Amino acid sequence: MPRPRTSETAERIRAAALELIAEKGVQQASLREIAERVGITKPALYYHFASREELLRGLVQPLVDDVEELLARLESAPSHDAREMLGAYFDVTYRHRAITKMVMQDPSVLAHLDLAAAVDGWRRRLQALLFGPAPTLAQQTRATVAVGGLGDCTVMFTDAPFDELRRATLDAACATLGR
Amino acid sequence: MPRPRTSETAERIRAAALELIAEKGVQQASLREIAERVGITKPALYYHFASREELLRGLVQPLVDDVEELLARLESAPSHDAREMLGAYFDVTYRHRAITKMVMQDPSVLAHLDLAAAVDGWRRRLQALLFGPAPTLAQQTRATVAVGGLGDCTVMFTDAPFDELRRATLDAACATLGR
DNA sequence: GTCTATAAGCCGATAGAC
DNA sequence: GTCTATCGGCTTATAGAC
Repeated sequence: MPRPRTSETAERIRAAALELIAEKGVQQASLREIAERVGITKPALYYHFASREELLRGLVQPLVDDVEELLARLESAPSHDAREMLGAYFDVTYRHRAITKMVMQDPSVLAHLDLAAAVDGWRRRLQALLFGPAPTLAQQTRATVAVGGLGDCTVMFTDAPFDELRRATLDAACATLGR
Repeated sequence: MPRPRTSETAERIRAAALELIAEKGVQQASLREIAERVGITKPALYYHFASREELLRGLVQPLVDDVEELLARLESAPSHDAREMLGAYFDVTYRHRAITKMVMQDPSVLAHLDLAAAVDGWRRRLQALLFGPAPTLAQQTRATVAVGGLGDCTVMFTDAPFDELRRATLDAACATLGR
């Protein structure tokens, strides 16, 4: 058996943190409560994570990496249609929907992790992919409603089957764009 | 001069709290900093507000009251079309956009004020007004994207002229609904 | 109405034993 | 890897003088 890249305890800490954050919000999820849920003491957390910030960053990073990769891919091949692009974006947010939910329920966590500018950039880059580099206000609102609503649906309808939710969400988002 | 219903200092405290919340988020705006901005000490706040929770509740209540009144009015006269209803909802959120922004940037404040159920009810009642009492998933996603996006636009495009923003936002929301 | 002083508690983080 | 014990700092909130 190969040595694990990430320790099992660290994984359990991440899982407990995500659980607690989903229940109470980021700011309300203290290291004390996370440790309690894992069944260890608070100082033991510090053996696995240098700080609370590092723990949070580790949670958010997979989503950040996947969105950045997706946007880079779409920008390098600018021939895609809107439904295809929004579908790929939906898939990424759905795959990381626990983190998506956390970020949407408290966007201020992004500022604390110095990610606010990056995420603001996502919105701008998606707008550019949909409507070009200088969208009108009418186009900006359409993009905002479509992309924001896509995230809302990912987080809100957790009981719906994936395929059905994906189709319904993309239908709504594409209707918003007038496509 | 009649005795004021609300003291001037209490108003200045509310204004300073909203300012600070807009800058740093709800949880990060402490009573110490609010008092500092008003130019008084922290215990002096407690002469005007019994607790931090009462101060926050006072900030949110005008939005809550206006939305409840709007929904009751729409439900008592169910003959309105979608654009008219969404327009009225846009006007309310825009009039209270400072508080709307606060709630959207940290929805967890609603849970702390026991308002989460009420706001969840708003979504359900708006869906019922738009699509009847038992909407399909496709209709639920359309309503979610339209209503959520409307709030996003209220908060995001603060520099746009009201009339232009209102028209663009309602165009986008109505396109989402397929109307 | 506002002040000084302080209580009581939670937070993130660290020291050092085992 | 996990523990006990603790530090410094922040929070909401109160007591009591002026």
